[in-house]
Amino acid sequence: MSENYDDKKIDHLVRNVSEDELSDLAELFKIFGDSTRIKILYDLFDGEKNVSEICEDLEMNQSAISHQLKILKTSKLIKSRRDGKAMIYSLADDHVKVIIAMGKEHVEEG
Amino acid sequence: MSENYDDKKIDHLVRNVSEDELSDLAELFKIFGDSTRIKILYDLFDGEKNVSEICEDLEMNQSAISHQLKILKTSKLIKSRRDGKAMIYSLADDHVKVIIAMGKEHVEEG
DNA sequence: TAAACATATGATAATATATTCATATGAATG
DNA sequence: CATTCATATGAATATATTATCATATGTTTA
Repeated sequence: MSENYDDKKIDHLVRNVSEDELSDLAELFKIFGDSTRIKILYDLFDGEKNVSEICEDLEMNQSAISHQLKILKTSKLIKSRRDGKAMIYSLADDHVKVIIAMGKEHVEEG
Repeated sequence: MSENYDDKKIDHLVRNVSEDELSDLAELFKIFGDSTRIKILYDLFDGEKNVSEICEDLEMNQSAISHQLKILKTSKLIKSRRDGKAMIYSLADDHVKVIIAMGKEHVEEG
């Protein structure tokens, strides 16, 4: 993470958002809006992990995890690299942490 | 908005999130993950509006809007007050702006 | 190169969700 | 107090989504 977010920056960011951008935003948030996916993302806060590790951490079967990994990757929230037989996944950027942190604050204060 | 979000604060916020909290977070993000709802939220960035105004802005029928307003209110993202026959809605807190701003940044950079 | 291992994928079934339509509630007004 | 206006709500339908099962793909190793 490399940036600060203050009132001024926030206000600038939310000015003049087009209808298309709002739809894109909805699509992005939909990705976070599933507990399996958000658990995967949070699992990757520790650093990169392969599919088997994620399955163990979440106690879910491999197919379900792979399906969700694909959705996360298509959304560019995670990236992957191959290491022998294994595929290793990691967070694609720091926005994931920021977005989840904001959400957490809202949930805590509600 | 009254706070700054820097790396340190973000890291603190995302430490030790329980499974239940992650599920709550998923539920919260699910609310943002629908284009009608996010358009309503963005519409309210201008300030408070009644149901009819929101219907006009979004060019959608009243029942659909009311159903979504109820979901947004249950999630504590908006609040309402009565003014005569009209119900007037507004954003419940500033996290909404911050969350949407973060999402927008991600979408723009993708 | 056949077998074993790790992951991905397609089809299916179960569940959740959004919008519409019809109608109910609640407030203002003639 | 009957009517109109504004909003809410319930039921139904249409669509989307998730997990599971079976199987395919790709990589290593005996």
